[in-house]
Amino acid sequence: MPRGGATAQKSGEEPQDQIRPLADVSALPRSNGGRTRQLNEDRILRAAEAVFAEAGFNGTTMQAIAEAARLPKANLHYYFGTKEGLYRALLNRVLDGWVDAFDHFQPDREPADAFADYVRDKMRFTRQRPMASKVFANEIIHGAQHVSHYLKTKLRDRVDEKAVVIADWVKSGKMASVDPHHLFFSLWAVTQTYADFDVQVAAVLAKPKLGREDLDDATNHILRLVLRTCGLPETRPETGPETGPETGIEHHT
Amino acid sequence: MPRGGATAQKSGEEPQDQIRPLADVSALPRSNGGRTRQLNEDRILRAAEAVFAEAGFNGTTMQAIAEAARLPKANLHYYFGTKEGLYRALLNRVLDGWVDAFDHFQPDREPADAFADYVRDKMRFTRQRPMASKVFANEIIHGAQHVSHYLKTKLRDRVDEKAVVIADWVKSGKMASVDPHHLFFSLWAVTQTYADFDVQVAAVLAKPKLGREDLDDATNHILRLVLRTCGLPETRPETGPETGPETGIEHHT
DNA sequence: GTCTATACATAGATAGAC
DNA sequence: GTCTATCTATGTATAGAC
Repeated sequence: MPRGGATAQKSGEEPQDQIRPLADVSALPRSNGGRTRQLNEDRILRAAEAVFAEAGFNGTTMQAIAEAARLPKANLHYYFGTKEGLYRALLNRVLDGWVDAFDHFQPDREPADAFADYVRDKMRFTRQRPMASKVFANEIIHGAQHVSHYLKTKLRDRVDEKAVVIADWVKSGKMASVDPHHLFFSLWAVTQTYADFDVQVAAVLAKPKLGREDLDDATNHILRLVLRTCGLPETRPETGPETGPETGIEHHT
Repeated sequence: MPRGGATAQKSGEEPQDQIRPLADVSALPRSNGGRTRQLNEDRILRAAEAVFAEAGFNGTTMQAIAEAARLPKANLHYYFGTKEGLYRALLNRVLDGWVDAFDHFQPDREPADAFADYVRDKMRFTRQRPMASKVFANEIIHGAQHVSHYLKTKLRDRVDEKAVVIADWVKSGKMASVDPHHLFFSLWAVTQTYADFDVQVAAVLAKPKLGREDLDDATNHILRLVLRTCGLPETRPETGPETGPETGIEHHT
């Protein structure tokens, strides 16, 4: 992950990825080198992810996060200052893993493999961190007030860079003609919809909630969709070894 | 009611045989049969759609809606009772137009035409009512507290019904094998992403905001994606006869 | 470092004049 | 039917005891 140039922002913005230097406090009776701080911050961030995802920024109260983290409310203010500070720390954490998945698009790779790996990565994230996806989606829907700079710089640059790779694949006849930018929008949409709109998907599928099998079905469907869109040969489905390869339309309702 | 001796009227129902001295119509100078009510409710709902979309349910204040509608805050409570009442009225309004688009999937139609019409309908909605889409997306992301019943009944039934149509198309060899339910999820995702996540799309495309041309590009991309996924012949693009490529990556077929 | 008690602001809702 | 003034609840944030 290349660390971009330090975009000097005024208002109390702090780089989240280096909380290394500590040892600043004067009296630390039994200081364990900021270990409790590390643990508590992580505990708070995990609680915050769930609460912010469920209620949105304004719907979230510090009280609710405190209860989810089983810590007193004032503790959150001690560690993160303000509610917005906590929210930004959480967003930074989520965004960190967002751009890395692009690494699959290397010019010398087989397009089919690159797309398959990318989709599987995104769906893995959807399965493992659905709350994180919701926090991010909520932030974008409401205008991306806190991440617009990131979108216009780091994300855009990264997408443009990989759009060239895909355009080259098209030019060299390795895949069908597709608009690379809109292809990315589609990839994000079809994968993240299973995290962000999970209750809608579950409701339509008549399930109480989405299970592992549902997300495997979804992954296979998306792989087909992407490979066919790009005119690439379809690979084997994701499902386990015991169940035979299924290519037909199977849905359990 | 300025008339003296006002009997305590609890509910809206009142005995008919009771003589009521209501000849006094001072409070109704020129009653237009609820016409002003109709107008004001519509005015409030339009304002509410914009504010709820931007701030979410909890982030929205009745004050903000009142200012957007240029009406006193108490007026909203007079017409809709509570904030939640107003929100539900708004959601119902949005959902009304949501299910109708399914009508394009008729068994005797050509699949390619049905999908193309459906996609164009959804994208038209995305262009004309992006705020409505955001309100709905926000509601789903946060657990669909107010619409879960609708999702599990009306929407599910409608999707199941149309999934059969698509499954029949597959069986009769009219289109490639695709899971109908997941295909719908994908259709919703790729179309609504241009309304819900418009700021992200605009940021990546280096545009201040999404324009008509961007959405035309998106529509053409989605049409290609859907038709290829379903193994259907690609129809002509949406745009006019002579449109130049936008970013140089576009290819005409 | 931790947490109780509280200050201060703003929200939703309504009473009552017009 | 309309709107001003106000009540009450709740939220963020912090001061200060431990």
